[in-house]
Amino acid sequence: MTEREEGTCEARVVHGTKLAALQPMLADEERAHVEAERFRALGDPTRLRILAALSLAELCVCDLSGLLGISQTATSQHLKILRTFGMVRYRKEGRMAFYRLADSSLRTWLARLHTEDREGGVAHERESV
Amino acid sequence: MTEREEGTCEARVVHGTKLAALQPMLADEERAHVEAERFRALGDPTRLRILAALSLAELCVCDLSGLLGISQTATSQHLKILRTFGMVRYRKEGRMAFYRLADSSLRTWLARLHTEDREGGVAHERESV
DNA sequence: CCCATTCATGCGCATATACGCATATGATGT
DNA sequence: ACATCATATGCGTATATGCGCATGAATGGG
Repeated sequence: MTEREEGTCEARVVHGTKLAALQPMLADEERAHVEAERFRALGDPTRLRILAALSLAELCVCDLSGLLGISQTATSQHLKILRTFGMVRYRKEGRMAFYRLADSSLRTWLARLHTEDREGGVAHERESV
Repeated sequence: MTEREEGTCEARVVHGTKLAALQPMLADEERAHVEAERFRALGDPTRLRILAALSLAELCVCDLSGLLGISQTATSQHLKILRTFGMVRYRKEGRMAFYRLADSSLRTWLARLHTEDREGGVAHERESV
């Protein structure tokens, strides 16, 4: 929101033309917002563990709760968030709700996360000036 | 943390054996925590836009600030977070700091994000029971 | 040396998030 | 109908996060 201050840094001129062709996410704040929300949905250890569990089997809330050692309330609330972003689906059977990953692409993607083990992924190296 | 309540839901028995072979992230809370932190780093629209800009060119803080219309302070703080998770690197030239994406895998991965346009990604379908 | 420029950082505040408690909803059994 | 179980949700609170303000640190020009 802040207006560009009147500094003299003109480095941008170097890449002026390139920057003229801005990518969608750079120009479209709304797009960036939506995208960021989805990363945020994955930005919680408990939710990642829920997804990890669901990548193995379809499970009811009660199972997830017991498996991960978190309260039913917390489990339910996390599942709501994962539902909101279309990451899980569920099926009601009697009074139970069986959750599963929403689609196979999410499943394989999570599988990579599991086995990747800190190498060859999407940005692992630590700072190095 | 909450102890498993003494309900009677025994659905877990169904998948008992499968669940015995838990994936790392499910069992290893620490691992899940680390992984979640990195998603969180991407879970902010401004940081995504910074990465989008850096996927086009190496830029100094001043440029980023002006380009995205955010304060120098905010820019610097976001860059610190991205540095912490090894997503960007920088090079000092005089009083300026030129930032770039840390590695090519992050770059191509971001490129996919840009063009994917809500289809074929990692979990797009909205809730459907 | 003095001062402007560029970037980084400590602090404070407004807002967001995670989770527990209590409770609502809906299904199942007696 | 009533009690019980599985799940969902409103609310309060502790903590985390984003960002502005003020300032520090480093560089370079006069």
